[in-house]
Amino acid sequence: MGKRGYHHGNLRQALVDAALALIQEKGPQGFTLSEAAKGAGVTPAAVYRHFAGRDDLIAECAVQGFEIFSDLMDYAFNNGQPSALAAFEATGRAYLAFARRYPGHYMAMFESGISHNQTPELAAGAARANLVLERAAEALSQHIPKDKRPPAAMFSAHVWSMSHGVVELYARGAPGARSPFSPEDLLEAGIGIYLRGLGLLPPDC
Amino acid sequence: MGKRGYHHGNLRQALVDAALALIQEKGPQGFTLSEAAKGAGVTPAAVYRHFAGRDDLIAECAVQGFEIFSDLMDYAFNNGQPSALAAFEATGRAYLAFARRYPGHYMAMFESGISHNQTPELAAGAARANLVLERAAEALSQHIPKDKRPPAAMFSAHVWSMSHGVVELYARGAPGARSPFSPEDLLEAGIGIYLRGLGLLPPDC
DNA sequence: TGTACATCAGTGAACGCGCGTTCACTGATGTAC
DNA sequence: TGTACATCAGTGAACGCGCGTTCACTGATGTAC
Repeated sequence: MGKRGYHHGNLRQALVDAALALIQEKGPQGFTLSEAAKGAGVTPAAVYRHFAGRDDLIAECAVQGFEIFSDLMDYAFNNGQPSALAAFEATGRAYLAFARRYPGHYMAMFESGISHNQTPELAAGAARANLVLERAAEALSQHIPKDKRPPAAMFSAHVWSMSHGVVELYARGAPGARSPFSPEDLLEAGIGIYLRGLGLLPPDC
Repeated sequence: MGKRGYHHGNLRQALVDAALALIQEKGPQGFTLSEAAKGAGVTPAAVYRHFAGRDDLIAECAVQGFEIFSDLMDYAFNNGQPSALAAFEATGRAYLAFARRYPGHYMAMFESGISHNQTPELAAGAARANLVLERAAEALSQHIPKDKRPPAAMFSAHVWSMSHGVVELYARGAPGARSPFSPEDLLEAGIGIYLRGLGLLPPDC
């Protein structure tokens, strides 16, 4: 794992980085094991010293994506404390920020067509991300009267869905022109209306 | 366009159908012009009598998808009249029903990586779908006091985003197991909460 | 400090494959007379 | 009704390509003595 003493330095990570750059540039469909190898300055065969194959390389990209993603979400949530509402809204903004700042990771995670059960590590990464979001929802739902409180899992699924939908439909290349609003404004307004519907924001104003 | 008198009958549509079946079965990544040709019982070269190439064939799948989609949405909306609210909710349900019933079309439209500007016909189809959704939102927004009424375009973008997100995250193969709720319930509840936030549903109950 | 040796990351050539696309063709169909 | 001809949808062979993957190898690095 050290950075010296290897022929290359740290080829494993260099390959992941090259793959991410490729995915970001050409989409997950345009990604090629051979081209990733070339991007890392190495022969395609060298990839097999570090990964079982093409899918395994993509999976590692997604794993690292879920790690960053969960950390960002967790940080945003904790940083918004002690107001559960502020924490939750920060989480929503962090989602979009992640998709913008780490498009390669995002595509590897959600658009590469890879199953989240491809690897135990990937399944664990996806599960952790899920947990972080549900925890945020859980904390917020404490402020809803018990009898009209939806399950936290449903609640987080709604916000995740809207966030993902905004990213896919309005924060990507060409179709982005389809809306006169920025994805950020769109998502913030949408989550605001949703939270009002839950009674977590005052109905007026 | 007739069904007789041709060597094949109507190869153009047969190719579209074969492509849709392939996309549905193997995902948009697994789709191949050659395999679509084989599926239609024809040599790959024959495809070029009817399409400019691979992308053009996918584009036609998406065009037909947008047609069905817009018709379904339009029908659902009109059928829910005169209650704008019922009409709108029917539209939401129709979205999910479309994704379920026409997975090949849906993937061609949203997951194939094709630009909606690939063809004038495709751009027109996507624009029409957009219009249908905005019209539904517009009708519903009449019931919101003018000063707190969000633009209909934003409003429809929110619902479209949540719908799309639910489909992508919870109505697909493996990740579908990630939620204990059915996509239908998830979406219906989500839209309900959202509409409550807009003041279109009573805050209690 | 110097030599012999083991390790193993990366090489380079080769593989079989299926892809999208082209081209000259053929042969069934429809039309003119 | 019958013959000659034009049309053009689909054929079949071929192309160049880049893919993922394999394999025996090589040569730089680290270690033992």
